[in-house]
Order: sequence, then C-alpha cells, then structure tokens
Amino acid sequence: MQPKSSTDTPPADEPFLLEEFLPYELSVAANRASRLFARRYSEAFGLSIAEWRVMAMVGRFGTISPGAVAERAEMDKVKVSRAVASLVAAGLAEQGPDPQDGRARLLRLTRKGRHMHQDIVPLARTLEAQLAAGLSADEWAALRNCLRKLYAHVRRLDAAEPRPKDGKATRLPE
Amino acid sequence: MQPKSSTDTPPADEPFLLEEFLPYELSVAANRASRLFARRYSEAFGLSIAEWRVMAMVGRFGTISPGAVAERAEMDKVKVSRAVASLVAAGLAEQGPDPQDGRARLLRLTRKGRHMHQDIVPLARTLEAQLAAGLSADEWAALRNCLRKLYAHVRRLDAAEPRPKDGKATRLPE
DNA sequence: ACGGGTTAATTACAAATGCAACCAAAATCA
DNA sequence: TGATTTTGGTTGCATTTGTAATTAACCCGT
Repeated sequence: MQPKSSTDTPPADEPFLLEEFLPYELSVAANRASRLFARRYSEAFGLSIAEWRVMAMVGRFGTISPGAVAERAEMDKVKVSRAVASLVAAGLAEQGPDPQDGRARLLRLTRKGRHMHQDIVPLARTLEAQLAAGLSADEWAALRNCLRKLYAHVRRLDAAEPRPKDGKATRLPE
Repeated sequence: MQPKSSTDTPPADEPFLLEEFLPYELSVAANRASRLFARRYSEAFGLSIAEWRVMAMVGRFGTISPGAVAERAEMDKVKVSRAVASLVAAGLAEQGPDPQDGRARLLRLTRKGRHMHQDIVPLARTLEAQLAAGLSADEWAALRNCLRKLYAHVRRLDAAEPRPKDGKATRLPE
C-alpha cells in the first residue's frame, strides 16, 4: 500500500473529494454524535444540548455566573442566557443576584435540578463509553489527543484572523 | 504521571468535566473549524458552507441531481434545495430537467460557476493544510483514521436507535 | 463624587434550520 | 390500464440561532 499523501503539499488537480476533506469529516462526525446525544437527552430528560451543558457546569460548580458558564462551556452568552431561562422555567435551576456584583447573577440548581444532575452524568459517561467502544483504547486516546491539539491550533488560527469587526457583519451560516 | 483513565469503566463520582467529554470536544472543535471556514469562504466567495459543499459536488461530477448531492454530502434535502436555489440566483449553477426522470433535476455549473470552482478547491486545500500544520504527520493521519472510525460507529449506533418515528416528533435542537 | 468607558446579562430582530405538508412524476401491482 | 404507493424536490411554518442593540452596574481617572 502506498503512503497515500496526508500532509504533503496540497495535491494539484486531482478531483476534490469532499468525503476526504478533514473539516468536512470532522463536522459530519460531530453532527452525528451531537444528534445522537441530543435525541437521547431529549428523550430521557427533555433537555437540549445547551441546557445539558449548563446543567453540567452549574452542577459541577454549585454556584456560577452565566458568563463563567459561557466561557467554560464554549457557549455563546445568549445561548447560555436562554438555556438558563428554560432551566429555570423547568424548575431545575434558579438565578439569584450576586452580592459581589450587582449586574452578575449566580446560578445554582434546585433540589430537583441536583437530583436530575445525578442521573445526567452517568448517562453521559455511558454514552461516551458507547462511542469509545467503536475504537481501540489506543485509537480513542489518540483521537482525544489529536482533537485537543487540533482545537488549540484552530483557536490560534482563528485568533490570528483579522476579524471583520466593523464592516457590515456577514452572517456566518451553519 | 498516572495512567489517567481513558476507556476504563465509567469513573464513579469524580466531578464531571465537560472539557474532557469527547462528544463535547468533538463538537467544539468542529464548530470552531467550521466557523473559520465559513468566514473565509464567505469573505472570499460569498458562499455559505452548504453552498460550498454543493459547488464541490457539482463541480466534481459535472452533472448530478440534488438528491445525489444530498446523499454524498451528508446534507439534508431541504438544505441542498435551498443552497442550489441561491447558487442559481448567483449565476453559479443551473438546473435542468432530467430527460430520464421527470421529477428529478440535473445540476451543473455555469461557466462562471466552473471558474469559481477552480478557485474554491485550492482554497480548501490550503485551509486543510493550515489545519494539518498544527499536528505532526502521524497525528494528522491518526486523526483522520479515528474520525472515520468514530463516524462509522456513530452511524451504526444511530441506525440501531429506535427512531421516534411516529410519536409527536421531538425537535432536536443544535 | 462624577463622567467616560467597560462588562454582565437580556432583549430584539433577522437569518437559517428542520420538519411536515405538498406537488409532480415514477414505479408497483392488481 | 388504473389505483396505490413511493420517490424527487420544493414550499410553509414554527423553532432556533446569531448579531446587534439595550439596560444596568462596575471601574477608573480626575
């Protein structure tokens, strides 16, 4: 079997195969996994992924501000805000004022929320284990490792990018 | 340094760390990458990712039906339909009737579209190379490999899943 | 202590998405 | 052949998402 180019200089005019284009594969794999997850969590707990992430964070820290959640969970402020709103509506979390800072809020889980959190975490671990089952232990470890590296790298590229900032913001679909 | 569990049986009550939860990492990495891509393509060609994928497919096959594009590019029918509409509006592609099948359409690029396609592919390769630059050749290869395996596996899990099918379809956010 | 600039969070509005309903043209079959 | 079902594709509607604007409170220099 031939070495089959990987990081060599971009191949010239061979036809472009979308299915072998890493960003595409990454996106597709991630979407599939997310879907599966979303479905299970939706069925089991009626939670969206955003809500689930917030629950995970609040459950972990006990008390945390929306901003901190957004930062730690790589979520948009707005998304957090909305997720929190619906968690509150569902009686799973509550928002109190932050005595230290008048504009900030402090989130915490209600009794009900804490209870649910206890069920939520094991399900996550189970699901992760199910995914892991498709790869060897080494591959799984490699995947985690590479994914992190890639992420860090993209982050750098992204940061280096000259943000449009000012000009009429082009909406970024997908 | 301790072996630090990876695929061992789900850890018991250690706090749940979202940042180390693979599906999360996968999703975050994919989103970052997509964003970067979307921005670049949007700036350079005014294309969304969906449009770009369609262009890639049509450009590659010369002539192809929307359905085939959807299948090969892992896209939703509707998404393809809309992407095609906007490509047509932009004068990049055209839709003709399929002589073989009255309900199907045949897509192909216009002169303008073909021309743009020639610029689009190199940009994709460049971007991919930029991503690859963050990892060693081995890691990159491993990532591709594991990603594919994971994808195939998720697909299986997903297929095995008892589709809600009937009951009031729960909307799957994200 | 007060005005300018920030930061936390929510709200408002616009664009994008997904699902279901829909139309039209096959294919299946009695 | 004619009715029934299936398939290709588009359209409508409700939900979601993202960006920008808004409100409120903080920080800082004077």
